[in-house]
Amino acid sequence: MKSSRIPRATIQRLASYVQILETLSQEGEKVISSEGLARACGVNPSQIRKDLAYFGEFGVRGVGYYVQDLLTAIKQSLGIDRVWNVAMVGVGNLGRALLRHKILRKRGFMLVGAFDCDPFKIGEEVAGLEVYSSKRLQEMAGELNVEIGIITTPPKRAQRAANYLVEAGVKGIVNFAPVRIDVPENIAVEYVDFIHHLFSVAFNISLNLSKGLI
Amino acid sequence: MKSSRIPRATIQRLASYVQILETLSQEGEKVISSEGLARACGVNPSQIRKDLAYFGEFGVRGVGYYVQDLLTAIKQSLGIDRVWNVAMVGVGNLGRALLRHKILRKRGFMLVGAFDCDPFKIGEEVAGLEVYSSKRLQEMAGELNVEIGIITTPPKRAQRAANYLVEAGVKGIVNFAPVRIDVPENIAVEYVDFIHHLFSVAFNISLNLSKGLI
DNA sequence: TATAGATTGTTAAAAATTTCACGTAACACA
DNA sequence: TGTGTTACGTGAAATTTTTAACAATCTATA
Ligand SMILES: NC(=O)c1ccc[n+]([C@@H]2O[C@H](COP(=O)([O-])OP(=O)(O)OC[C@H]3O[C@@H](n4cnc5c(N)ncnc54)[C@H](O)[C@@H]3O)[C@@H](O)[C@H]2O)c1
Ligand SMILES: NC(=O)c1ccc[n+]([C@@H]2O[C@H](COP(=O)([O-])OP(=O)(O)OC[C@H]3O[C@@H](n4cnc5c(N)ncnc54)[C@H](O)[C@@H]3O)[C@@H](O)[C@H]2O)c1
Repeated sequence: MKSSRIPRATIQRLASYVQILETLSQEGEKVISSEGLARACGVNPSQIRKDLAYFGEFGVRGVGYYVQDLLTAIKQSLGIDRVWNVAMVGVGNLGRALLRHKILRKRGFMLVGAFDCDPFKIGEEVAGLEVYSSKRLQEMAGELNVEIGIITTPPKRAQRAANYLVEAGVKGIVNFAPVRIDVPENIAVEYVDFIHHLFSVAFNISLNLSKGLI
Repeated sequence: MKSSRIPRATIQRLASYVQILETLSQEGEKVISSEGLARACGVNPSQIRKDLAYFGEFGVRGVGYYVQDLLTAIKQSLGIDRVWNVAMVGVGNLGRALLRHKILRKRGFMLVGAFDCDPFKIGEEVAGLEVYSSKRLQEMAGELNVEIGIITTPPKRAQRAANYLVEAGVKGIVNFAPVRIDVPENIAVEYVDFIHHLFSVAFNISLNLSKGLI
């Protein structure tokens, strides 16, 4: 097939294939079938084959997919076969948790700058990074070659943080504050909101209760 | 319309309507149209009307939706018109960030227990909660009347944490560890994975680059 | 080299979701 | 009370996404 518009859901699933393939790879598995992969991430095998078909032909008929090759192929397709420089705006509870977490680095997202507006936080060191004043974002982002911004400020400050980041020339933003932000069209934005998941669980429990399943 | 099977995507959107309605309510807005709400959360107005139609008729033709009434109606529909007792397993970086964050409480998710297996952490106090040994989960969960569990352990420990939670009688789980967990059918599970969003942004930036938009 | 068995890539069908379009109801105001 | 305007609720159309089915093709083995 190749190209055409790629469903957002496909991208999400590809990301989970990566997670699973990384694990398989660590466990020394050499080959995996679409059925095996499907079981591991709870989707339909055809779905997987179709998702992959958007990007190319990575499997071997009668055999399956070579774990390493597929991993490489998907990463390339997603554009994560390289290191992305990331800056974080808002070094509070959540910001710190993210900075300290090694998974970002392991997946190729290098935190190169941390910014906050709180004078008590500026100058502090978190996970080996000095916290800078957000006023210096624009000046430093160029220097640090920042491409992606992560917003972990309170919701009311998210738009301002986004403005700083856009001025600083980032090309994409992941926003953890539960508000929509306004940015130019050609900036890629993703919203993360945990609360949604709690709502979902609460809803499903209520549903199960009303169906008498519990 | 009312009832029939409700799309997962609808639930997600309802959650974001709640966020926006809370803000509107705080700002003193009394009425909002499907179009206004649609603009605020970046979807189609019909979509909103259809989403709401699954649960009932909450609007007034020619007028719109009364913010407070709609908020109440959606919360009731989602089953978040009450307080849910939540326990957290794994009090590391992320667990702490969640415990300290007030939004959970504000949205009706009351953290009533925090559990960890690290002897250095047991007995510590985080956000007014004592950290207990995860061995005591089952014993205490009944006492605390825990209904939802949040897993914030390392991936390798997530299944064990899930087992504890299920034995302890929780009815739903939000899993922040990037692995699937195996639980009985009637337990509602939601997965949270930030990395997906970073992947998405990276992909979209790559796409924009290749389309010459940047 | 032929054959059996396995699993992909792809097309077609089915299902789900989103958008459109319009009848209908509520309000404001003359 | 009548009329114009607005915006909901909903059935039908359009679109998107998922699933099923199968021909193509690879490996192994005799
Ligand atoms: N902590 C969580 O688990 C959690 C969960 C869901 C959502 N969130 C969201 O993530 C965001 C951060 O949460 P948190 O718990 O870390 O809050 P926090 O208050 O601990 O941290 C916010 C940080 O942002 C800084 N800040 C404020 N305005 C700024 C600006 N203009 N420029 C730079 N820095 C600025 C503050 O100084 C502070 O350090 C919030 O929007 C919150 O709703 C957090
Ligand atoms: N920190 C982040 O921003 C972030 C981002 C994405 C995903 N995650 C995921 O969230 C999880 C937690 O991340 P973290 O950064 O907080 O890790 P962490 O190592 O800081 O914390 C993990 C905690 O779990 C505890 N634990 C281990 N096994 C346990 C068990 N069986 N029962 C109870 N407690 C147990 C550990 O003692 C530790 O306190 C990980 O799975 C991680 O991949 C975290």
